[in-house]
Amino acid sequence: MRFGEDEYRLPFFLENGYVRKRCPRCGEFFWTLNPDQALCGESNTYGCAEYTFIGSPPTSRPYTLAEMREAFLSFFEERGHKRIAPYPIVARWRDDLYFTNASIIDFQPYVTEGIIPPPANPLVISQPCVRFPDLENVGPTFGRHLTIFEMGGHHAFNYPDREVYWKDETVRFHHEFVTKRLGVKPEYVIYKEGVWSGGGNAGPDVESIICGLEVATLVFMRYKVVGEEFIELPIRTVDTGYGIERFTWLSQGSVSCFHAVYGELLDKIMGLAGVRNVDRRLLEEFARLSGLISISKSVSRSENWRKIASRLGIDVGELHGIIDPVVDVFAVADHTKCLAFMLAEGVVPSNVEEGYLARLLIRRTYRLLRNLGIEGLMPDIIDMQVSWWSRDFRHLAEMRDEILELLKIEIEKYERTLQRGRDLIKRMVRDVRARGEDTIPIDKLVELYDSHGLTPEVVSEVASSEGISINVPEGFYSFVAEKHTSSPRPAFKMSEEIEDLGIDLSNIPETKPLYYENPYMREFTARVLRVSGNRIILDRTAFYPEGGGQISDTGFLEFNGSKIRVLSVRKASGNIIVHFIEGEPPREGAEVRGLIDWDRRISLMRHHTATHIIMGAARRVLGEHVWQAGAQKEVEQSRLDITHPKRLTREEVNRIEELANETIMRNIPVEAFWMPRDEAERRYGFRLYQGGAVPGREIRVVRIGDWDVEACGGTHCMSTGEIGLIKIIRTERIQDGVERIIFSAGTHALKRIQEVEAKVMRASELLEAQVEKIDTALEKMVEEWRNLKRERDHLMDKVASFMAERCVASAKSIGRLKFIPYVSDAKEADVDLLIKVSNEVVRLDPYTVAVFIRTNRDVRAVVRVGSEALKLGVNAASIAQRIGKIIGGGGSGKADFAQAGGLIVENVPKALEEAESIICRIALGG
RNA sequence: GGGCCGGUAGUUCAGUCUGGUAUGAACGCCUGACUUGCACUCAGGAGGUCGGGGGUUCAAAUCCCCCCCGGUCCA
Repeated sequence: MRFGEDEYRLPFFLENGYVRKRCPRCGEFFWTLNPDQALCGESNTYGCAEYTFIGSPPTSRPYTLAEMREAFLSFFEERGHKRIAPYPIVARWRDDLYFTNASIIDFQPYVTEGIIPPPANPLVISQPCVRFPDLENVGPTFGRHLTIFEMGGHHAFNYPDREVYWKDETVRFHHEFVTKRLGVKPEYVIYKEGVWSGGGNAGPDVESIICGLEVATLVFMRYKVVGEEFIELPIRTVDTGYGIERFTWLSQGSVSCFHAVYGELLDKIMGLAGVRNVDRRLLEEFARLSGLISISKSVSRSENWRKIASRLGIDVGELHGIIDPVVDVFAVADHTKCLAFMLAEGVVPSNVEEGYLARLLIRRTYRLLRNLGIEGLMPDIIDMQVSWWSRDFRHLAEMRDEILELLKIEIEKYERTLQRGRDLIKRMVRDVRARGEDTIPIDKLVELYDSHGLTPEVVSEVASSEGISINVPEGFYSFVAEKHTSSPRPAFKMSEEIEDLGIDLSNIPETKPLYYENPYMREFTARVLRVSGNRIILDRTAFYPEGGGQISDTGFLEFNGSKIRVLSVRKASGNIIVHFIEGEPPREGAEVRGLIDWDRRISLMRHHTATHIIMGAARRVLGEHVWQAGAQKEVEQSRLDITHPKRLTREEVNRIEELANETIMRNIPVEAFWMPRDEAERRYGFRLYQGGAVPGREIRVVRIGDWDVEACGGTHCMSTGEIGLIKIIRTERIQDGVERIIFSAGTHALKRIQEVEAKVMRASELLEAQVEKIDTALEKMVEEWRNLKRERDHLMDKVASFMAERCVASAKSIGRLKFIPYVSDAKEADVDLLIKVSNEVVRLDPYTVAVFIRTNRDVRAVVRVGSEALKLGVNAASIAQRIGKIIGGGGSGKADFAQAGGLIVENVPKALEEAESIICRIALGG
């Protein structure tokens, strides 16, 4: 997709004498003041330019990151933009993204779709963003790519009836900022044409390149992408992204962006890693060319490394030796900052979703630090990041202890994984060597990575210490990726999936929800607006439809003396509520009387309010990293899933239960009210979004005094005392990092306690012990049972040796062999005993062949051959096979020991005769 | 949400493909010997619902199905 020249032919370019050119190397169009400019001027993998600002910044003075952020914000503030505080980096108000990866994310989709007005228009913001797709490039590109960075955005939302500003003004603002405020010469600024698309939207964009570095992207969001088609949006959004870090780097002209952003913090990490005395001139030379180094589909990274090495007149291996540790430190600086921010917002490392990305980053950083020999220092480095960044981001300091605790737990988990892995590799290497091979095959390497989390680097390290070398194939990770069939994340949904309920909704107004006006309403009257089969729409209802983890109400509708059952109630699009009924429906236009099943409903209300109370209690007991990861409210019990890195202990559960019940006893009023989204966010913070994304301009806030506030559409008790009692039943670990609390509230909680009590009393009766003593009584009983079992085993050993002696004495001599046939029934001996006896028999006389048969409803035979008899050629397995056939079953085993079985009990004598004749043939014939 | 690996003694595992005695291995534990004592070494011993439930079979740790739990990669 490409837009025509018209889209970019702005008055600004024409008035100021810009010329439009096409870059012969990358093929892109660009606008420049310099008619001699041949290439597009962007330092990229195609090599269209080199960085020219290293050592000679184009700005009038150097800026720190904080200064650059402030310069950006105040510049636009002075030009009529309202400054907005940054949003969290965890995008909990969206369900299609884990992290805020651009400033516009803060306003999608509610503002850009026109559902709610923007907090200001135009506005300016510096938004910390997290991006993982560029992970591989973070470090090698000297800071052009970062996992965490600040995106400066000035945004304008243009409505059909209100134009703020569009392309030309946007480019003018940018130009004024870089030339007037920062002092960059206009001829240094190149504007490249581009197409931006993402998150279902698209539009043309203009990229600003200064001295080889792309510093800003000015996007004109104008289309909605539906399949292959671009559909014009009613609201056109100016979506700009200024790389605050890149601008800072540009202004300092430092060796890398990391030097500019982290300053002395980078020096400290370099010091810890022992990376000193790096040839500064070489580093600068490399930096100028570092635009070539990024993972790209078209050009291989190793090829560009060779190019750089030859330009610098140095061997590639030597260059790697110098640059690699520096690049590792760069990546560490970036990753540890990103982690500090993620953990500060309560991302609990786990094996799924955003928690997995935190885990990925921790493990990657751990390996980088291991390369540098300082993996033990990760907590110290993160602590340094916390102090460094809390100057601008206060919440980091407040969360310091929790950040370090989450980190510690996760590092311990990884170290256990690595230890397990090392043992596994050692065994595998031994296996490989035993087979006389000299390397671990690729499918094993894939398995080690895919199933055990061991990178080929780790495998290679361990294997070489065991004396086996590993060749890691070039495209290892893509090989692994191919094994996985990827399923894309579902496209963005505006709210909970609203399905077609099979009823015509045309000309039906919103249903008036009486359950919000008065959650205690048990009966109501309403008019029937539409009937379709077993589905009915009323003009108003007190039936709560399924939603927000609360199941639907049930009850009855009464009319004209008849009464029909309401089985479930669901929401259709347009806030229309549909009742599913059983029985003959009323006619349209009729007046009906609704009756709510009140026992069910009050129980659901108690459980719902209880969920919020437990949430507040869990946060107080476990920490601020606790977020709701899901919830389901039902009639008898409910569950709440929370993020937490460890299993809950009995003490923690008890403490949560105590706090929850204290909150009930305090009888705190529960308020529910509607409030504009932005005001609610301002007043209560993003803690509101415990239940995930909540749609709409106004959101419903449920507040329990100072205990808990959440955006919630459920029905609640009026005050906490109405719940009466909360009993936590048990906890489960549903994923790494997510604990499920299953609890019961109100009368059902009491019933639950009574049930458990009844079980205890029953156990007490069975044990004939007082309730207070059932545990010790049971312990004693188990102990006794163990002793009895042991005694029995010893007795059986004695019985076995006694029987063995008798057997040997009664053996039939056949040549040099002795044959001992023996038949018993199940009462006399079981198979285990026969095996014991047979072992004892051949120990006493190695010339013995024992054939022991136990009969019951079926037949089991044991054939045991002594060591001397074995030498003479007797084979237990073949005898067992013959016996098995005769008794209608089968048999097999080893030469000295075999078993057989079958169902034909009458054939046992015949089987013994056969066994004897086989032995005879060997003894006499041989 | 999907793929893969695993669950056997207190711990780490072998045995599973190819059904037939768990005389399982190492470490740890207990007792004894050696020693001034400890460690080491030696001798002996205790320790198992083979994750759970179904099925197939004369016979299941082993084969099949379902479930639970842990690990891991990806989204």
